[in-house]
Amino acid sequence: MHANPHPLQPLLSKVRRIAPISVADESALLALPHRVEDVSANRYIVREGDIPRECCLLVKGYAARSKLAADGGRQIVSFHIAGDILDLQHLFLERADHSVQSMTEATLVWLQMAAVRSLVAERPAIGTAFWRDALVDASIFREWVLNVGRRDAKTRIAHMLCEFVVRSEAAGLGTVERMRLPFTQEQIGDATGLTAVHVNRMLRELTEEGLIERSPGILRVQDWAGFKRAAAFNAAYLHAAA
Amino acid sequence: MHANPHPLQPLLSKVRRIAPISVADESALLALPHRVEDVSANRYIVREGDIPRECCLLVKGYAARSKLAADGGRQIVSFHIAGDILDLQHLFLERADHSVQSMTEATLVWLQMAAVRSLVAERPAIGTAFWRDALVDASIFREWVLNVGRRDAKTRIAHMLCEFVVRSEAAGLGTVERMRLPFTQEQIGDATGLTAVHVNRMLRELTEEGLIERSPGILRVQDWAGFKRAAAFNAAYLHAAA
DNA sequence: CGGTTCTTTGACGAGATTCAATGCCGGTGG
DNA sequence: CCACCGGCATTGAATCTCGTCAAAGAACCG
Repeated sequence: MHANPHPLQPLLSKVRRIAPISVADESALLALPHRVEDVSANRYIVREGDIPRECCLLVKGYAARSKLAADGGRQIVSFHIAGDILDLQHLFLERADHSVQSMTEATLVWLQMAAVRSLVAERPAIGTAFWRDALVDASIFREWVLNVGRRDAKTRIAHMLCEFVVRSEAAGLGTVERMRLPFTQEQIGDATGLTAVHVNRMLRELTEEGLIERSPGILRVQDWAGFKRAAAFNAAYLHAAA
Repeated sequence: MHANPHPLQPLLSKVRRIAPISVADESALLALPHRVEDVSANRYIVREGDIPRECCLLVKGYAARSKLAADGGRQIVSFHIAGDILDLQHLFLERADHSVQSMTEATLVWLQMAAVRSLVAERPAIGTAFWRDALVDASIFREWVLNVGRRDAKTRIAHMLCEFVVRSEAAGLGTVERMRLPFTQEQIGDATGLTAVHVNRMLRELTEEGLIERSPGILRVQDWAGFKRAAAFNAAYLHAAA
């Protein structure tokens, strides 16, 4: 019941979900030098080609990573919710290979890269947790390759929504029965490799089949078992940590 | 000019390309307990759902990671060449979320997981190199999401071939002008989310355009600049380390 | 050499895109 | 308070890319 919870609290919760760490590790984590930034929707947080000097965490709101095709097409490669680590990879990779954008108003925490490097060097349990988080990220990317490569449009969209709902519920942002869904149909299309028009048609079908119900900004899954089936969704790839 | 080079030599070369490590680190790496295994083509190395107890490296030949869709469709999510780390991720993730298969006769080196864990704990430079390698892997997955999500068939296939040629050349397996290409058109389709029939048509077009020349098991890029253009290929995502 | 796998090609069909128009909703200013 | 505006959702019609089915030819292997 803090009036001002520590800004790194969402990160701590996430790390705890990934792997247990000691009290000393927790203190060290919370002692990281950081600065908090509020951003509005649709702002660039990292731009492809940048050489970031700080690491970024998302403590409130929603964000997405995306890449641009030569023809101007956009592909969202992952979405992120409160507590997610947005670009720890720049600890070890110099240049950003993709962009990160806020999808809603969001609160970020920027960490000094050097401080994070020391932290993971001196506190192996934290290093392991971060590494593991990066591996789960990679697993999600693999699932997305499968999703856009081999599933038809309806399954693809349902799968992406399933993942969103499961991860959001794990982060305590709502329930499967009622979840905030802050994506436009165009953004869902960018994440699934489809056009907004076709996303609309497939969402209509999923709705008509009684699997989901939609109202602006809200997704209600009416039939979770059926929806997972329609999505060919198996949460194993999330490694129970996202 | 060893008659019997050390079986971990390809891994050492790879680690050196990722990040410089000390002589002591190199010795520690080569001292890892390991066992060598030769496998024939199309064998499972890791199966989705397994709980691997060893880590696997590819020191000779070619391999691919793949996932299955509910309808039986297969999606290759990455291919691997000599020197690649095939599944270091099981250091920190218990259950395999995808399969790994040999694509040709191949030589594997299996490392005891516990020994690798100690190594990365005690030798941070090696840990960093492995972590960085995992991050480059993830970057490649993101590019593949873009590739199958937003590029048309011809560009998609060309891009996949560009990546293959660049990585193979970096590993010293040939040149852009002449490279072993041990994939069937069906496998190229599985990697790009297309059917073998359509892969064939697009390869014919790329050939007719004078960009590439094909003979069984061999790819010759006739016009590297033009081919990269046709592929919308920009090697930045490889982070000069794959 | 005979069988198997891989490649190649054609005809046809399906799923997704494109183009275009309409409606809806929230915000803003007169 | 309401008219206007811009972004988003929705729908239909035409089109196109890619998939499916089928068959024949080429390369590889024992």
